[in-house]
Amino acid sequence: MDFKPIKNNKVYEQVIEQIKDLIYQGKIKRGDKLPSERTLKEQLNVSRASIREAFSALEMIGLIDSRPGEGTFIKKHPAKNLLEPLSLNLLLEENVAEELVELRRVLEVDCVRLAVGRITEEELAEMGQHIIDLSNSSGFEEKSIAADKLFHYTIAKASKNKVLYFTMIAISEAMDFHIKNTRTKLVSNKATMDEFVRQHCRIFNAIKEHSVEKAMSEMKDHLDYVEKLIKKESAD
Amino acid sequence: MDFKPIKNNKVYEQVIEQIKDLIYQGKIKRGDKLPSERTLKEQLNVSRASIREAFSALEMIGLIDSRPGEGTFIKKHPAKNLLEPLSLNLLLEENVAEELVELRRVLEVDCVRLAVGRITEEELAEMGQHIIDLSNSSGFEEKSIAADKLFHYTIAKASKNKVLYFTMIAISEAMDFHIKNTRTKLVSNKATMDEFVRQHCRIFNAIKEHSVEKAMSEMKDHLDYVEKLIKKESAD
DNA sequence: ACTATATGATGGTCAGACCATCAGTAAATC
DNA sequence: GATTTACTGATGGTCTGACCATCATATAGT
Repeated sequence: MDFKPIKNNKVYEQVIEQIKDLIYQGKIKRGDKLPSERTLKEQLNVSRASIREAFSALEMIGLIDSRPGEGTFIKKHPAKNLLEPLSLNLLLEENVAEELVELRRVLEVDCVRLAVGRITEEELAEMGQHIIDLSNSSGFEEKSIAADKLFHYTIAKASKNKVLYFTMIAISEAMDFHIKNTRTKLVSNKATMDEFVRQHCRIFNAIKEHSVEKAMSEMKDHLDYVEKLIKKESAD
Repeated sequence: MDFKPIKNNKVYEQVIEQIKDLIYQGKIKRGDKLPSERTLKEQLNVSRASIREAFSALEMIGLIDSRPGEGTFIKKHPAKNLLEPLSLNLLLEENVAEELVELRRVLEVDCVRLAVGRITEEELAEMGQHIIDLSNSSGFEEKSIAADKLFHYTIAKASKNKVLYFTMIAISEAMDFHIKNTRTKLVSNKATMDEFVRQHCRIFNAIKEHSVEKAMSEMKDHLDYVEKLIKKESAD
């Protein structure tokens, strides 16, 4: 007794399906303009409300972008919203902080492994600047956190693997949210910050020397250090 | 001159913001029922259409679930939709197949690393069953693919890291889509399938013996083998 | 040739209507 | 009294038609 799949009930889901199909078939590319809501409403023989429900869903996941007076377009550059579903769903889970730390470690170590052989001079210079920014940021917690993040994101970018890069950002941001208070405490400690700078320098140098093993081990040490601090702070 | 961020224009986005905030504050848990659309419309002083646009977006990312006659609920179990934004956005990117393979390798190797020390007897039995299913599936491509996937997913589950598990599934599914044709070709080759079964057995035994190094290396060998086949097939 | 204005198309929002589905209750039946 | 049936109300799903703000373009005025 083989049953057939039940048709998707909701109209707006069917609208999304049709748009997805067009993407699958390669008939829609980045930057393309979609038909206006009123045109689509006619072509699909549905109400404009259903079209709009579909569009708002697609906008949520960062696929399209609607601008009044202009129209609706496929986003030119993939958005950060890639992480929205994940991070929102993670908020509802318990005890994910440790899991996020664990996963971030996995991703970052491999980011650096790949980055060593693929990083460009520009990206190396970027990394150097982020280290300088970090060392000049004492007293300004937000700046410290930003510089720290950018240092790590640059490495991820240098891996030349966009999927890895996006995933790493998603996980990092989610982790940041879950340990927000702890993190702020960490960067407000001068001694800790100095140690961060030293560790970043060591990672930077290892990458510059194109030494995969050393870079990975320096990154591991750094993350171990961070993890230890997090656990210590969280325990208070 | 510090400027303040501009308020989010769209009403439905503000509705989403309010719901997100409630989640942040822990006032909404899994399984909870949200107020009815008509109630929310009154409380937020907006139209029902805006509420529905917000809901359809939240439903798209797998956060909520609306059922006619009953109401709208926070999804009890996080949905697979976690991958929707990622996979849809990846469809618009070029040459992501290789990146996905690269990332999957990273994730799987660490899944197995963690799984060795955390897997339960039940999960080991599950893995065994999936190997049996795989060896009995010759001629039924869909069954082969399913058994193969489940084998790997069980390992990811055994890592006891939900975030890693979800991420690994997301990446795997996205990769599957991008190399769909290639994959179907692979599993229709009897000799290849037999080799798959043997490799799965070796991974299974290494995990059973709680040998981290061996399990990781067997998994690496397996993925190397798969990757080589994919490249060979894709080249045709 | 340039500027200012008017027009039309577009997305954003709203109000109100009708339907299908489901849960809980009241009525009918045994 | 217990069980079944029918009804009612609440809910999500869909549609229509209206009005507004914004933007690109064409038009008119200088």
